[in-house]
Amino acid sequence: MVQRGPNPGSGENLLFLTDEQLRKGIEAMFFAYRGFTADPDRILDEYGYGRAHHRALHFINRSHGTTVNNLLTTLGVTKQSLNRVLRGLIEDGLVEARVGRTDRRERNLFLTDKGQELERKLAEAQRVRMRAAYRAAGPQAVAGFRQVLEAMMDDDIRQTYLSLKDGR
Amino acid sequence: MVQRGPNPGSGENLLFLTDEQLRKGIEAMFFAYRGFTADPDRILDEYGYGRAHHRALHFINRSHGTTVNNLLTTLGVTKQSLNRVLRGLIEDGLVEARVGRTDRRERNLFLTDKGQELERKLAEAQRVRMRAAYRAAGPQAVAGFRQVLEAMMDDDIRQTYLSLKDGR
DNA sequence: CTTGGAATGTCAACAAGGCTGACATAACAT
DNA sequence: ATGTTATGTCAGCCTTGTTGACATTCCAAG
Repeated sequence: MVQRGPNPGSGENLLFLTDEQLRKGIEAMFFAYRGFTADPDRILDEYGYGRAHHRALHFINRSHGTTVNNLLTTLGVTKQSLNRVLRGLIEDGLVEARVGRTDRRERNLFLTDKGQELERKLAEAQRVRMRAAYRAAGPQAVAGFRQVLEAMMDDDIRQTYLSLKDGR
Repeated sequence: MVQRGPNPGSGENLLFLTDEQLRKGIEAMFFAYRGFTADPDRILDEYGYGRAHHRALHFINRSHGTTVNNLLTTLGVTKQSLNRVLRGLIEDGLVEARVGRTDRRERNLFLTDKGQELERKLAEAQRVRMRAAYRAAGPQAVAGFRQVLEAMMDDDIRQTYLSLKDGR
């Protein structure tokens, strides 16, 4: 019952975890995810790409030189599905696939300048919204936001997420 | 340096809102949403349904007797897309579409017993995960979670969300 | 050196679930 | 009587996921 937080509504009533409260959280996730993807989606549309391209660009940018297999497991799709997306990005000169140095079977993936340009554009659009949401909610809310999201992930995915967490 | 919260990292440093921090939030959303949908997806698979069916069942259950048009705007899809899903659910006897009493052009949508059964199963699977995440993160985190999600929605969607917020 | 297996790429086929456009019907509203 | 609204439906297209099959390349173990 003891509640020190500055946050009205954050108190002991949430400990009940009624189905009603859980349902609100579920709907919030659904609607927020729509907002989360809306801005990049508009940009992607202009370029004739989809969300799958965005995800690929994001994680290649995130981990320069990552392999196809790494990307596969991070994204949670099949190689065929990823390959189609990747092929498009390579053909359009946004992504470069270099033969691995140590293991020449592998392909190390990099963004070209053109690829970085689009990635930055997409990321910035998404960050604008996140930034606004973070500012509106405040730092304590942001900490809670991330705690809950983290707890919501599958265990193995959480490992992937954490290993990327403070990466280069 | 002052840190009162139970949470190292939840303090004033988050006010900086670096691109790095925003990126972590973005990735958390991506991975968490996968977890969020994973359990219902497995159940839906057994029934030969997809996420679209889940969403329809959820919001029909949410607002008994809602019209097709209402559902359309809530879900943010076209009537053709919704109709395909709805047709399947009606054929399989999970949803009933009754001609409107006041306006006979409208169809009021209801879950049958069978529909309610599946909806409960899906909702419970999703709630189990939410409940676990909420418990792990704590009530204050949950409040923050919802604040950020709410701030992340499109303005018009937020209206829809809020109008649904405290039930009919 | 040969062979097994791993990493990757590619082809084909399919399905879900979005979309647009066009058209039909019924019912309300003026 | 006419126009508008709500709904349904058909057709066609796209993205993005799936499985299965098969080829290539190349490392590594024997």
